[in-house]
Amino acid sequence: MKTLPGFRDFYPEEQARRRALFERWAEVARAHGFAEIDAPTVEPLDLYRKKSGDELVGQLFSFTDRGEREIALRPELTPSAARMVAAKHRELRRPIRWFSLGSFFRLERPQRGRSREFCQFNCDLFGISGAAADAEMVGLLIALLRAVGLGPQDFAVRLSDRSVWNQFVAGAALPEESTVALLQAVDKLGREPAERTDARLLAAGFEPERVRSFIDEPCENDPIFSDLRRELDQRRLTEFITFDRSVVRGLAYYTGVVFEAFDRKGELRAIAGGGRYDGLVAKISDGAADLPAAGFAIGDVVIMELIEAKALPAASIQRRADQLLAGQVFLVIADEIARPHALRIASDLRAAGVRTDFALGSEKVTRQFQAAEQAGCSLAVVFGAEWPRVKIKLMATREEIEIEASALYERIGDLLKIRRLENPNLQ
RNA sequence: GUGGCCGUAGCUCAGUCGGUAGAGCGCCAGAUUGUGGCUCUGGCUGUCGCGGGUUCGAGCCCCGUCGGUCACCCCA
Repeated sequence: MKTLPGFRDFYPEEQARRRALFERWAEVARAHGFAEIDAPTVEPLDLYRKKSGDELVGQLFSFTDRGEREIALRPELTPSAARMVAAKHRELRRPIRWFSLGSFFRLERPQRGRSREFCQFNCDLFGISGAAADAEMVGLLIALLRAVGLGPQDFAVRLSDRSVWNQFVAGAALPEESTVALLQAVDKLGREPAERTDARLLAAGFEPERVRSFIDEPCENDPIFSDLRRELDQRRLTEFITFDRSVVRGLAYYTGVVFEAFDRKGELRAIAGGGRYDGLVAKISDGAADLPAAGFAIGDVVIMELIEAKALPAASIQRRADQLLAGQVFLVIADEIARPHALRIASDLRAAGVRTDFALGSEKVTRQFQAAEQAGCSLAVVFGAEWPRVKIKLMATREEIEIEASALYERIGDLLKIRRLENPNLQ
């Protein structure tokens, strides 16, 4: 039996890296005033229909339950979060800043950077609009990426605003669908052959040349961006930002600023994406609540590729992952007579939160030291016929200290503490 | 849904002209009867994805099929 296509198993090493990544992200989000939420993994299909229309249903894992309800595995968090906000918007202190981490599902053909179940770290800010709020979200995204060891040479945030295109079409008397078609064509620029994009543009009533030169023209001084530019500049984020009119994001519900983070080498899919979606809460709640909102999501798949491609041995994420996997103390039972003593001490150490391991069956001493080594333990304690005396071995230096068992806890505590002081990243 | 590439040991892969299957890593044992990383010695592991065809003979050639992967499509 294998996993279903597009689903993944995570063995300890990789899972430790993911866990380290997620913990780091949560710390950064909390530092920005965001609180964690979660929502059901399974939702009514209508939650997604309402937001984006029927055409997305084909990409959802959906089914009908025994009560004839149409159900979908969630493809993203935003609609659920919008519902949560709408339901309690009168009692929630504003601005509402939420983050969450969870699994999402899309029924697509799996390929590089895309699987059918993936994790997303999602951040949303409700109840406030304007450049300050937009900059806060872009700033949080940048902080999250920097926190995993990426710098301005590794990634950039491409940023635009849908108003740019609303103004572009304002002069022409064109039907609503033309704007939608225009945005879709712009979104596909660089992903499809030029002739095809041109054909789309012509069909929608636009001259390809005009659209292209509009995109190519430098736009960081466009008055639309002036407030946002100032906010970002004050946050010292300019080096991470590229203003780029070709960024529109795929879906129709964005109403203002839109942005995506991508790797500088341009080898991977977008790392993260988001924007302002002021109409969504009203739409989800049928007008019961109407709050401005902006948010983004970072998937785990592309970012893990990027981290692993960088392969920085000193990266804080790898250090934390190693720490999550490593043991601390290994009890070597050199003589089975001493096993009951070792077991009692193991229980005490474990109760005190010390990561403690020992051989479950009779094993040669050599084998036990190998296990201690492989588990990454910094201390081994040898229990043998000389009980109640035991030997503590410092694995790093091979130094041995023989002491009375009664002094063991204190001594281990000291040794682990010393190690902590020497290297705060290990304990 | 469409197309390219790939399926050989637990893993990564080699396998020449078609002649009965190999390396490295890992694992196990020993050198070392109470001491780990290195070294050395020995050992285990195969439905060559599956089915059919060609052939005296197929891992290799042909057809089909399944799986993986990358790309297209789509991308919240």
